[in-house]
Amino acid sequence: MEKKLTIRDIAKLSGVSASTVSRVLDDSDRISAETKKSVLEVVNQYGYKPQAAARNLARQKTSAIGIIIPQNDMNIYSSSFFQEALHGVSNSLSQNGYDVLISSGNPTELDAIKRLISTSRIDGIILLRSVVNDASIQYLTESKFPFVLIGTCLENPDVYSVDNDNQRAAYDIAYHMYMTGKRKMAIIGGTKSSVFIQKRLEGYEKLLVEKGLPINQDYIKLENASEDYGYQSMLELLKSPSRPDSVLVMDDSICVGVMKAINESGVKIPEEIAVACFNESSFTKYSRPALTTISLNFYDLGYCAAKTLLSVLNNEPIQKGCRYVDHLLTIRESTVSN
Amino acid sequence: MEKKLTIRDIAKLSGVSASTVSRVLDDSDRISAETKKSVLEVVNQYGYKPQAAARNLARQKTSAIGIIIPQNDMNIYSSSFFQEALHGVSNSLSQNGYDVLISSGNPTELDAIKRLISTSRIDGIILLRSVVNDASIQYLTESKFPFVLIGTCLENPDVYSVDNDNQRAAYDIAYHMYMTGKRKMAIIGGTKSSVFIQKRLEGYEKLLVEKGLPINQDYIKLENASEDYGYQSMLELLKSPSRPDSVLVMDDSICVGVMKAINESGVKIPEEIAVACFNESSFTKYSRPALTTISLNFYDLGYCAAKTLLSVLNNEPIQKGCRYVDHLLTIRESTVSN
DNA sequence: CTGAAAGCGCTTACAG
DNA sequence: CTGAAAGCGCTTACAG
Repeated sequence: MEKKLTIRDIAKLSGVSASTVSRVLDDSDRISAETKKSVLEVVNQYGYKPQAAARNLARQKTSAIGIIIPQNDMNIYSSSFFQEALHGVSNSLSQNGYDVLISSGNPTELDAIKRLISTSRIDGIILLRSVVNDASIQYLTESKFPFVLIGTCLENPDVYSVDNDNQRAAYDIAYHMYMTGKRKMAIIGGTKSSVFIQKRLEGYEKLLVEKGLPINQDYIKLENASEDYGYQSMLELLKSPSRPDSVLVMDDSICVGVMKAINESGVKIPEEIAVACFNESSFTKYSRPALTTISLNFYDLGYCAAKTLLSVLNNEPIQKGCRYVDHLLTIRESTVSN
Repeated sequence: MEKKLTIRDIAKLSGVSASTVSRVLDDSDRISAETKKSVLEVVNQYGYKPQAAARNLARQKTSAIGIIIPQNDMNIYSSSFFQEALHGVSNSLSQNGYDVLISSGNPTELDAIKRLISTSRIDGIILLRSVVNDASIQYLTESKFPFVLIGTCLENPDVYSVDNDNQRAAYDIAYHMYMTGKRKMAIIGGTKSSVFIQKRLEGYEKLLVEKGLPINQDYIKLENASEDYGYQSMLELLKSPSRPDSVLVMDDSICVGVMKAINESGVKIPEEIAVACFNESSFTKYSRPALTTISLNFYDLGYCAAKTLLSVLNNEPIQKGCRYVDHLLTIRESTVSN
């Protein structure tokens, strides 16, 4: 590694002051075209780049935002969520000269957040998840630290957030089931402590109410998000005297268990029972029959959250509350016979 | 957000100089116990933490390391690899006051690396993957920038790296197949351009050679890592006049396709064909029959890579080359009938 | 449009 | 064991 050039070296080499070099790099308009040109030549020739730490110290900002790695044992998200959302965040932010700082939630997410903030490492935070009465959200809101949530905050509708319209998505899929003649819909997987599960439940119930169908608590299996829970719940439903004629599953991995139960029982899809689930994966595409899915674009979620956070950090006037990112309903054999 | 306290504020409050506060925080031994105690009291009372940017600038290091998000379209890794490895890296590093900076490989991994280095944002890098003749590795080696590879570098055995012993793992599983009486083993999934696939192929061939078995090129299906490729390849093998009696699959997701092909054909597992694969997942555990697997601990890989990088950054004398992290062979019904 | 100077908040030889 | 001073490499009022 050769010795790093400083802004003073560049100033000397181009025959101007450091202030001028700084202004050129900042693309200030108060610089003559000629000076700008000649300085940039030197800058490019030597490949000079300002040191981030010095710049950040002088500007009194970090130009970095923080993200806490979600604990996977909660099994709440599709496996690719984190990587894709992070990708979206990173792409959006790096275009604007921001860094993304990762931390594991150690011992809790809130501790990690406090650490990042107290050592002045970040200007803002993107939360990848939330629970009901989320401690991190409360802390960030009270301390007025800039953040954007991927998800929806029930307690405070003013929180900047980006989410899929989970209520709408569940409604859409239930509506589709209804249109294919199904009247006894079950819903399986995930726990009500997750906000997005609550929202989906609302969408599901909304359709039932609109169509004058009863809400049958036995059809609502929302205690756990494991594949095995999907298997066991479906088994129960299949044995029940009033077997449902359709089922909406909260995640593709849970649906693996659901499909196994149905296949073992010999019940026909979609004639006797229609199946649809959230989150596209190789399983949903290659399953026999192929599965009708709602796919969520995690990359977009991350990208949009980062854009929103940038607006907040730049004090741009933006609307409070939640922004929605589109979902996609893909209809396949598991709900429509051909 | 209240006004941040600086080291001078703390100095004033505790009646010492800023230098002394700095030394106390650094736990220098050249400080009297009393001074240390009284300063720490003030520090804790006010919750003072040094600002990272100022400290980094003064120390002339960034206390951050970089990681580039792998492009998932290569489908090279198990889906949880990135998140788990990152978790390991982050835990190991944050214990030592380091930050983890994430960047997407935009437009290429090498570009992202150069950007991070040229703006002096990081002290070192952890590479999450490599290909044969990896451009990033070449660049980092030539510029003598500290880095650790998760994986194995074929071209330069001196590169610091952390990996599973893929050769040994494949050998182990082939040995297990051999001991259960299998003599015609196939190997499916992944591409030879991946170093770890090459290593596994070596282990597989090593066992065959040791046991005096022929190496049949028709049994080696290493062109692609998709589930569908697994399905198609297995279909071919099943139709072949000399059908293999065992198959080793490079990933659990590829194995979904392999299992589908076998199940459709009605061939019996493990009596007629034994199946084993890399990477544990809900699929391998709940599949019927349950699958024998080699599981790799991605968290450990990340944790160990970070530890190694820290040693490099601290100029500790460490051995060049690759460190291995244990793998685990879990034997289930797909290779041993009960 | 440009420069000299002060400052961002730390650390660390140097001197005592 | 402790402090005053210089310095890390930038930015940005201020003055011209």
